[in-house]
Amino acid sequence: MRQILAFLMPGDCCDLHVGLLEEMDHCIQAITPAVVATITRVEMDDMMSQHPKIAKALYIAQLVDEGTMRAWITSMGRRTSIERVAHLMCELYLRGRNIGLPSEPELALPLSQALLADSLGMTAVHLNRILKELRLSGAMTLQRGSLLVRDAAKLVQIAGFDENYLHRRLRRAA
Amino acid sequence: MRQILAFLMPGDCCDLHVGLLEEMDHCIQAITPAVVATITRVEMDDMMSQHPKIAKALYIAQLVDEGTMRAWITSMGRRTSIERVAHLMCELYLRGRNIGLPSEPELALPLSQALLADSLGMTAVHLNRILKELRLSGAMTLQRGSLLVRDAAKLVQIAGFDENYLHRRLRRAA
DNA sequence: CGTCACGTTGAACATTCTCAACCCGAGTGG
DNA sequence: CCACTCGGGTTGAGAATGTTCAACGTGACG
Repeated sequence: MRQILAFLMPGDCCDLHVGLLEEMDHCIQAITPAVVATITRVEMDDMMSQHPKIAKALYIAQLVDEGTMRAWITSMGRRTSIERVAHLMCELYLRGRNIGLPSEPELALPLSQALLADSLGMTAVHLNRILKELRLSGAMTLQRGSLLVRDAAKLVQIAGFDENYLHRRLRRAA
Repeated sequence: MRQILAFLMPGDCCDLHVGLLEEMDHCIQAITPAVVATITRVEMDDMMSQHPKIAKALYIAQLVDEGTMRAWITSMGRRTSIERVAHLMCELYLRGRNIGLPSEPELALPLSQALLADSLGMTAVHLNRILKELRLSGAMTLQRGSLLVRDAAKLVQIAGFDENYLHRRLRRAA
């Protein structure tokens, strides 16, 4: 029984400064074929000090990650399972769009129900029933590795989704 | 119904780079009288660029915060309520000790059951029953604003606590 | 054609919430 | 000094939500 803590999409960074720590406190796994770039600590330090704009972009990315984790905690603590599932779907859909993944009519989401259940803190069996409920409600359908949003307004409403935490509107340069 | 996302103790930082964002995605509240230092973005930028060791310390602090959030997510998703409560108590106790708060025989923990419940994603009523269970088990007692760990080994065992994520052992300077 | 991973369903059970009552100690105003 | 109130804390009982276990379906692939 594992807990999945985040889903990374193309372009996402992870563990930028993790080299500073003695021991890892989590691990990372690819669930699709993936192209991975690694950056050494020295390169990282150089880049951060010589390119303030890159450094700034990385700070912002990290703030978004933190916001996402907070939203995840909120989901776990205060949303029913159907709200939680709907919320995650909203998030993944929006993040997918943000980075330009094709989302019409469907967004590819190569996640088994077991994976989703492990990220949402519920049983695969229960998730299955919730997905059925969402399907019957006409809000969305998840099958064969792709997410079809049928009624976005309804999905957002079920989820109580507020996209603010993804910080798509950024502060104008100071 | 709110979700509490973190507890800050004396010396903890929060929202270091939050000035980069257009809008806040959470808020912060003092639950005791507190001394708060604020740092402007300019001061922050100067400090980060002129004092690499401070910058490094801040990165590490942030990694610890992230580890803590991940542990929080794991608690929500994969621990029963008694494990969750015990885990939070272990964390708070250890963090309190780390920063030198007096912890013998009791650690001052000015948190009402309602606050704790809102941080643990459960009802105050249910939390109350769990606290009773922990009390009866002889592991710990929480009353009148202070935490008394009676049987640390038992508490750790109930919680399934592994302190690694707090990263008290840091990497030797590279 | 068998197997294997994944999805789907039913039924019994466990956990947690809700609602409602009551307790208690600390202030507060009469 | 007493009665009141108010913010916690505690407890019981029924209802809702989620889990477990076990069975069966279904498509891909060797």
